[in-house]
Amino acid sequence: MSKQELEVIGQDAACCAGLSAAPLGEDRAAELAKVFKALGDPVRLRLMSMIASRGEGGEVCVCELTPAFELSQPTISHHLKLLRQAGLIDCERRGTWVYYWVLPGVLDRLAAFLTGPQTAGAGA
Amino acid sequence: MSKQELEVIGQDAACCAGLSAAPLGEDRAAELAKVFKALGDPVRLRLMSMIASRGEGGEVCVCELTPAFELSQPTISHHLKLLRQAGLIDCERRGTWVYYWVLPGVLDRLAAFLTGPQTAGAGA
DNA sequence: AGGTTGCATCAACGAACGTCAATACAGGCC
DNA sequence: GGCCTGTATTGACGTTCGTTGATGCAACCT
Repeated sequence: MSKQELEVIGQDAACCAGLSAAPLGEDRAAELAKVFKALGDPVRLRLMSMIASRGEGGEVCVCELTPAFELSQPTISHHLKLLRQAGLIDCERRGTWVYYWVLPGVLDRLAAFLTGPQTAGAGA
Repeated sequence: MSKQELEVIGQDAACCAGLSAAPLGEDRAAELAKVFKALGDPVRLRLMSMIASRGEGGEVCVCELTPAFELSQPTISHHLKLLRQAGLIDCERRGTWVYYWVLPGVLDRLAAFLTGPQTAGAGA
């Protein structure tokens, strides 16, 4: 249940050029576009926000997410799947319920891509 | 030719909560989703990259952008229009040619939205 | 004026997307 | 076992999106 994400944002710092660094090749543009497209829907953006609001290591049960929208349960499940396939979140089933969390560092790497070579503190 | 962008990312720091700060309201989610959706296409992402690569205050002529893709000229024009409507870029006609540039600060504000209240150095 | 070049707009098409009702699957409880 | 709850998947529908050829508009050049 957690083996189909992209891992686009997770490249090493060396190859992670950034939007403004150089004219972005076709392949990398296609991969990154999937991530932005995943965030390009109001419902998915709110889902991301609700999950991310739990902070590092925080989780949210689907049973808390679904009632926050005036949408059917399959629709929410579909959006969560897209966010997962974009490599933004992951999930785990625990008993009856399924919990989602934001993959660590993804948002920071995305932000770093937008701002260019800002040499963020978290060196690896 | 430059009067229909959004201005979604340009809110004051006070009301610019960030993705992880709190569960994002419906309206703001809808506005921000438009920006991410604009970036959620490989062609538009490459266009943004090509324009942003010119740096602060840099411009690119459409006549340089179009031949970089194996797409018709109307298609490129269409994508540029979407980027402009998303409040990411602007343009100006000078003589025969039209020049595009990235609206200053937009990428930084978008990045700040993703990383949360990181108190970036450029306080205003 | 007429002709040419650069870019935007229009109208139309197929493909992808967001949504739902119905159904299937997983786990707890009796 | 059988039933119930929580979540994912399927199949179908209408809408939006990406693309194109045709056309329109603006600016230069004789």
